[in-house]
Amino acid sequence: MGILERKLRQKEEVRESILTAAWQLVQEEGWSMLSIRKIADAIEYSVPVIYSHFENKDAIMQEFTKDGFRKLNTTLIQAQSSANHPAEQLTAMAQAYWEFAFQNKEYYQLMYGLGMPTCEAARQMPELGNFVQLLQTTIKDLIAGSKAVDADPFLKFHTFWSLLHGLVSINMVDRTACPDSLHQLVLQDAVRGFIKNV
Amino acid sequence: MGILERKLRQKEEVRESILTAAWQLVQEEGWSMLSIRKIADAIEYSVPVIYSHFENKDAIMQEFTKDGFRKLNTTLIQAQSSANHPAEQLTAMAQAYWEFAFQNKEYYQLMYGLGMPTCEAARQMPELGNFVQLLQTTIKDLIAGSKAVDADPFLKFHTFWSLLHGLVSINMVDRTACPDSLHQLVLQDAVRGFIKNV
DNA sequence: TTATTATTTATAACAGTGTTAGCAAAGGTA
DNA sequence: TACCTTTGCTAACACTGTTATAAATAATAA
Repeated sequence: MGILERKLRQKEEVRESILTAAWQLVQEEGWSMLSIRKIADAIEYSVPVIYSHFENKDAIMQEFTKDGFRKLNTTLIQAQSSANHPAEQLTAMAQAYWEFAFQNKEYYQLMYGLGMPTCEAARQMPELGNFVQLLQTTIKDLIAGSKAVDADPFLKFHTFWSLLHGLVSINMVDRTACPDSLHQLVLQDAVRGFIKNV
Repeated sequence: MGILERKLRQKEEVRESILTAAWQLVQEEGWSMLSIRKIADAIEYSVPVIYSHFENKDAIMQEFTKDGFRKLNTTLIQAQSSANHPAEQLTAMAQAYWEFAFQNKEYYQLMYGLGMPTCEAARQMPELGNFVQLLQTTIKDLIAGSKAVDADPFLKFHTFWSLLHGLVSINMVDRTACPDSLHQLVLQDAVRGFIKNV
């Protein structure tokens, strides 16, 4: 009796159509505009059908988060195998990570929970400008009193800010059995490395 | 005629009460649970009154974003003035930045648009574990072939990931008249610095 | 003080959202 | 053909941000 198999196959097809419809809607209108009703309309089924495939909306989005990490991992492995020495491997992987993020913005936004609503708003905010200038001038001073006097302050500032923001936001997302004391060490190590490098 | 003055004063009071009520609700239930109706209930006014003070919900949240940056700037200036040499200043500021983020989570979450819904979900995701391991082993190789053989791979990994994630997310939030070529330089410079430091 | 005008405030609606209970229709089995 | 199980839809619930409209209040003029 292939009936059960056919049913499973059909169910899988609907599940797949939910995901492809959702992904299309996300690409057209972004994550914030994705809704269960829109997916239901797209797949020409009623709303509750979706809930027989996914526990809730979050479960659908988690599926894409997994997809995103899978894709990223593949890209990173590829980059890794393109070099032999660890230093080159790491450089290639950093490049790959960067490219992935911007070639798959929808994935990356979801993976790291970037809301993106502040994007337009942040530009015209004097408080942000102050913050930039504040750090930048200090870095200028640092450069002036160092060997590498020709270093670009704006560039170094961005590195520094990224380092800080990265440390913080990673720690917020990934609280994986890692004591606070170690995060303190990470911060100190990173900052010391940055300064030594200037 | 002090009537106009009194009216302005009363209007300001209502405006202030909206913000304090909103802030209390955020601290109790988080940003995702904040709603206009809840604020209206708290201040014992009807919903449209809120819209006579703020254009929309986003405007209320922007007010807190500004507050957040103001607070951060104050903290950073204080940290800066606690030292004389740039290197020490920067170290103190990094520390202050870190402390601010975690002592004012609500602010930082809003300022950087961290959705925080992935927080619990991310922990039990094998894809994330793979990603961690992948980078970590490469860093282990890097350490093994370097002078500082006693360096902590887990620590270095976190530094590296933070650097990458920071670069990406900062660039996503802050697209301030900065050509892509410069971001490439930032990335290269940061990674080179990290490797040299290992 | 009363009538008129301007301001302030609330009710109720619109168009959405995620989620689910209850019922009708179709599919498979005896 | 009669029964039962599975499937799928309608409609509702409890929310959300936002706004048009109407009522109540306060300030001004007669």
